[in-house]
Amino acid sequence: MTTKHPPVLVLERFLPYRISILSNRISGIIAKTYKNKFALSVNEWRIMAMLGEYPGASADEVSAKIQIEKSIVSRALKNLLLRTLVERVVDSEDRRRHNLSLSVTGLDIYNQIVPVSYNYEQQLLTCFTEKEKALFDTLSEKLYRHAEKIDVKS
Amino acid sequence: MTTKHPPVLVLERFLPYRISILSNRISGIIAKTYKNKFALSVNEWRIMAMLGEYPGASADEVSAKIQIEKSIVSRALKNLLLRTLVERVVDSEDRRRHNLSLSVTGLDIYNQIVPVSYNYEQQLLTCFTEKEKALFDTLSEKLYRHAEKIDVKS
DNA sequence: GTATATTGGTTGTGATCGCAACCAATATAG
DNA sequence: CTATATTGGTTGCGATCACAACCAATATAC
Repeated sequence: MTTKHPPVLVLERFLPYRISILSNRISGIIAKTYKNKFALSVNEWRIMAMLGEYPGASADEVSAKIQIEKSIVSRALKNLLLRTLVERVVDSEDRRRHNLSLSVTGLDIYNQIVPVSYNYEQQLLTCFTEKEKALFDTLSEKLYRHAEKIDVKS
Repeated sequence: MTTKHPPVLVLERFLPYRISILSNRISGIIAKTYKNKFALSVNEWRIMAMLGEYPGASADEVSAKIQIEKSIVSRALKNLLLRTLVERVVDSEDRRRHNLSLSVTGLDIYNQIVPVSYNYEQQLLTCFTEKEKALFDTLSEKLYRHAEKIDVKS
């Protein structure tokens, strides 16, 4: 790694790169907790979190909301059902549809994870003042919404 | 998806989740461009970007800096070498080490991608005022550095 | 010197991903 | 009604990932 060129693109300053690394760092850390203490992958946990928030959701709704490919959701659900963390009933009006919800055990685990997650979030935010927290929240949400609409003109 | 419970954890407000989705959105969009126009995966592009910035880096340095598992770097390099986008020479002082750099073709592609990337970044940032851009830059960098040090006390 | 540890890099392998093909139930067109 | 399209969900399969085992070159211990 010789001395640095007159650089054309500085990776670390490049927004998509920085966000990606940031995301990996942040998710990577809690992912371990989910895995070690509850034997859940991030995807599995997110599905549970979604069902904690929206009981009765369908697999498709889960997939759309938390942005996980439906095949992945399908396979993750297979596990969660096997472990009876999640329950599913065929919808009475539309027999294609399965209504999903946390089981009693699932809810129990959910209730254990939520405070751990919040606690972790707090730890992350200790680098900010109260004002900065609010600012970051606003700005990241703005970008979050903007990125949803954007489409590359390539 | 019935009416919403008194929710215990609101996913979309949860920092790790939001950052993760944001990252997927942002990376997903340019990833397509890299792939369609240059037949490069994000990892391959990042390696090239790293080498554009730090010619002469070793595979290990690349791996450490851009946070990609060394086996993945190794296999990605195999491709890039095959396509002669990257060159590698055995270090004269330490024959274990390979010094990597962009080839002429690699540099050419690099020079094509860089403006596209910057342009995309600009598009992303159009949702911010100048002041907000600066703020977001500062705050995200702060968090970026903080997340590096943090370790879950799980 | 030889024995052991470390470092740079590759490879084997099981798990996960992501796309497309598919099946069954429902909705729409005629 | 039948024919076709759409929707909710699963499955097949090649590509990619992540971890560990490994090899070769160098550094360290003795």
